[in-house]
Amino acid sequence: MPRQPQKRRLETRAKLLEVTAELVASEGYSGLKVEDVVTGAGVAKGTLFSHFRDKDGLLAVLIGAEVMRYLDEMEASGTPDSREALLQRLAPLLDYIAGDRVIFDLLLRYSGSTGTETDEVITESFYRQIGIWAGWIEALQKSGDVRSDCAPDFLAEGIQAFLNQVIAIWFCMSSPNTSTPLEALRPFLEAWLAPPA
Amino acid sequence: MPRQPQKRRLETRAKLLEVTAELVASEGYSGLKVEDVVTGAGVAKGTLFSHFRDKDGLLAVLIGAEVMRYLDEMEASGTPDSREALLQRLAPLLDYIAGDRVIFDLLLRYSGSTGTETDEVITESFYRQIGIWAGWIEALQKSGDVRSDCAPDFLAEGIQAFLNQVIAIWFCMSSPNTSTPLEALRPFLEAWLAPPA
DNA sequence: CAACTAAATTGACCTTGGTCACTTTAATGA
DNA sequence: TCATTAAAGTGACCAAGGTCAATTTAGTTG
Repeated sequence: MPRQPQKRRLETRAKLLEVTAELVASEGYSGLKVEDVVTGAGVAKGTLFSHFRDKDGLLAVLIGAEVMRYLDEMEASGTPDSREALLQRLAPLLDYIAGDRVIFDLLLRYSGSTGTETDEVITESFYRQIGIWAGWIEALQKSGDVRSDCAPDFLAEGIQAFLNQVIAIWFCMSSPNTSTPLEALRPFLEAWLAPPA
Repeated sequence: MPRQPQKRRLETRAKLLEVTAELVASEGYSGLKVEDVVTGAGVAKGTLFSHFRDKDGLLAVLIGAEVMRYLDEMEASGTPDSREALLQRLAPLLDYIAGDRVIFDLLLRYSGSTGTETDEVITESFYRQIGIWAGWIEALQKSGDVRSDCAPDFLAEGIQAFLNQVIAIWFCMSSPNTSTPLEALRPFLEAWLAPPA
């Protein structure tokens, strides 16, 4: 039977995450090297991989935490009072995800996972996100701003789908393009959420 | 001024693709190694990378061609006469993409790209796919089976979004799960395409 | 405290995708 | 025909993520 993790282990893990966060802040996600992380943290490479399944697993913890912060923000701002207000609430998270391919790819891979890893914050964040949106939708259904022929959770999943779609397209248009992802998202949300005329 | 590619080059390219296809057929996409491809084709590693930008670029040619075959099939089967029939037309392609994570990831990365590479079949396939679906939708709008308040192209893009969504979720549920991607897609298509009651 | 055991860490080593200065091959022209 | 030149191909080499048998550290027990 496994014992509790020792204090040293927790410290090492924290140090690894701290150094990673610093490097990401200065170099961005794409330039991050495992070598630099372990050097900065003063541990051997093997140690990192005993704490995290792989490089993505390490990043998933950071990105999951960041997404959680955006969700806190969403919850704090209360229920939107219109479809347009709902769209605006998505903007910060959308910008964050659209800001770096690495973030998008990682979220797409981990999101909705059944969470085999106990500590996957990122999995938790996925369900929380759907839950928050579903809550908003439920309120908007009552006020008649959103169609009532579908369950809130289902409509929330649809939002997720459109969000991923516009970001994927966004990345494919390499050059600084006309519209932002948020603008691209608006017509989809309208068509998806608006009640029948 | 660049000359025409020589016969030898075309043969080398064809041989590389042929060997890759064989290896993929026997080992699957995930197990494919560049080393094995060049060994099998009897060329040096550098040659492969002078023909294809990277490993993904090589796979993109094969996968693009395969997707094209599915699109041929779709077009050959004619315009569906109901939303349910439309859903059924998507099944083969859906199964193909859901069959291997590598395919899905690659399509998601290349799809919708503005096609900087001239020979990206996969980019072409993306637009063709949307076009085919838009054609179907237009016909179904006329018969009243699909909502008419949105442009066919727009609705087709939405289908793409839902298709990606259900496949992403499908991959996250590692264990052989209850419903197929097609079943998961049905409610989304219904809610997206059905005309107002 | 010394012996014992499991947790934690180490770093040499491996794998594999990708690069590039250099060699070989084939088309062109005097 | 032979020199010239660009295309095609080569393979030693690199980068960077990931592995694992061996080693150190910390908690436990007699």
